Parts: sequence; structure tokens; C-alpha cells
Amino acid sequence: MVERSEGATTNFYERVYRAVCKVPRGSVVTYGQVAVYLGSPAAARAVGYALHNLPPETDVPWWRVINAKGGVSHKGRGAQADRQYELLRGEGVVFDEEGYTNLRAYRWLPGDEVAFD
DNA sequence: ACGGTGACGAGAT
DNA sequence: TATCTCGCCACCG
Repeated sequence: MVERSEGATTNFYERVYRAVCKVPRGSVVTYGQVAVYLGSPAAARAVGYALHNLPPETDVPWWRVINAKGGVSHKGRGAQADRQYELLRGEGVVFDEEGYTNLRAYRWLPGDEVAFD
């Protein structure tokens, strides 16, 4: 269900997917960050909802989107969270015992991909 | 058309 | 500093 992401008129979802696709491998962004990027800083929840409705075969790197605390949400709820951790670790993102990562180090800033140190 | 929901976030206690 | 509460936005039945 809910596979209206492709060619659908619901632009918000597509904007979210489009934004997430820009996140390079090994970097992460927060829901709120995506919301701001889309022009709706208060739509963080909507962003999460958009990603939630993504089909399993999507090309969108949904796992690169985490919460503002630096950890994945819905953790402990199922394989989804565990899978997200695995995918991120597979890209070099390191998490501590609390399940949080250093956003200052991994957060991707649009247009700032070359700048570092 | 209405109310409830949810992969969030920031401020208040 | 850790927890709790309230507010946001878009979506579903």
C-alpha cells in the first residue's frame, strides 16, 4: 500500500525522497534538516512519515536519515531499526553504546560536500 | 470534512 | 543533564 511515490502528485513526498537521495554515502541528515531543506522547518514528522511509507525496493537511501539526537528512531521495534544501523555502519558511520552517532561529524550540509577540516 | 496518528523537534520542568 | 509535554506537518479511514 501507499506506493504513490512515483509520478504521484503528492509533491511533498517526492521532495523528501529527492532530498534524501542527495545525501552521499557515509553521511547522514536529520528529519528536521530535511524539513528545513524543503522549506518547512516544522515538518520533521511529515518527513519521517514520508520515509515510513517507502517501499522496500526503493532507491531512496532512507537509512541515512536519523533523528536530531543522532540515533535511529523506532529502535527496538523491529528489524527496521537494526537494518538501519547495519546499513549505516556499512557506510562507515560509527555509533556509540547508546546507539547515537556524532552528528557534527557525519551530518551532511548541502553544497558543503568538499569542505572539511 | 473531521479526528487520530506517527521513522520529529524544541522548550519547559 | 535527563525527562516530559506540546506543537508541527502531511496522510489515512
